[in-house]
Amino acid sequence: MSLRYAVLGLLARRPSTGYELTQTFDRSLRTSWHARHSQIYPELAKLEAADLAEVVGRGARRSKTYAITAAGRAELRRWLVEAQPDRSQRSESGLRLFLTPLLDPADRQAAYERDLAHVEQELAALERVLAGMRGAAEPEVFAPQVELGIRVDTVMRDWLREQIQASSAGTGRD
Amino acid sequence: MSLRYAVLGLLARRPSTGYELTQTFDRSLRTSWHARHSQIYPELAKLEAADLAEVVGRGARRSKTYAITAAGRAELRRWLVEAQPDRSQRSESGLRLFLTPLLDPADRQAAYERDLAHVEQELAALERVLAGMRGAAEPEVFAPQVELGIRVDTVMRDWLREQIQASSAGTGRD
DNA sequence: ACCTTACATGTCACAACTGACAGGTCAAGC
DNA sequence: GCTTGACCTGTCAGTTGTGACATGTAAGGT
Repeated sequence: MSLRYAVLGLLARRPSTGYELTQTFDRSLRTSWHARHSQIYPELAKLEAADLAEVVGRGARRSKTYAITAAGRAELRRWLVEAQPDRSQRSESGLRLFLTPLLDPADRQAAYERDLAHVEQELAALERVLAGMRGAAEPEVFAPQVELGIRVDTVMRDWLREQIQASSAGTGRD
Repeated sequence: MSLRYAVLGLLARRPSTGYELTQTFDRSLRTSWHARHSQIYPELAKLEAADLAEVVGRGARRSKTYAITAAGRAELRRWLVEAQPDRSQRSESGLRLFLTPLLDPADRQAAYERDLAHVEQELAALERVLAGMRGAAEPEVFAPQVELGIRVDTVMRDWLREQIQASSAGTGRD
């Protein structure tokens, strides 16, 4: 049921088209809940049928703008405060990181370097997002969430650098 | 295909029964790849059919102990070093955390406090795991992974404490 | 002897998710 | 006028994952 609330949550921020939601899933939500357009469009239809969202406008190229309804907001709030969280996760990168010690030193080194490159990129992107928020007119309520992402990625980056260094000290000219 | 490699990875550490794997998924892998026994048993059968794993022993209560084969190790290595990582994730708690700013201050406070309690518990559990590893006879290659978990959870804990404090300063007696 | 709990493996109907297919619209550059 | 690329919405067959059902075994307490 998470997809339903992910969509509802994005609609609670602002009315959007399915296309816009797809992009937001790709850009902001990829690290917490991933979804494709082939899931998003049917979900919007279901949300509309359940009166949790409604079409509030039609634009160019047959686009439909959906907004959350009062019932939708109530349902979202109910889920956020009442439903017991499912703490289980699915992260292929996390799995890889967990299994990396099984590799021999050279492969391991390469794997960690690949991850480091990715995390540095991610970190730079988040810094840009935060900078954009600071420059905005209205205060951005999601700024702390971005800050958390930056802190987590920083810990990751430092840890990866340590692993790479420790590994090269053990296999290199030393 | 991640489940296949998760199972293969656990078997690479040591031969195990399906039951033991199920427990490991619950205890160690729950934060990177979650799976139930109803997926694990069929996957073991598929792995055996593909000669990536084999039954090396039968114990009490009809239990079967599986071990990874040479082909299985090769396939696991190939996946870890050659396959391009899928960085997308699915984490209900992450989604909740992302959407929490949508709640009014009182609900938000409660949500953060619930998460803080959980993360503190998690942190204590990881500390115990690390302490156990330090006391072990053979050096534990997965210790850095546990250390990373501790660092990430520490960042989470501190961030949650800040949010709770900032929130109570804004709504409380202040 | 009986009961409870942990051990242990499996199946299946159903729901969630993916990747590919399919079709159409508008703006900008050449 | 034409082509390219971004915009925009949908469907569907096949795979992955869930929750419940089903079945039985061994150990420990009373």
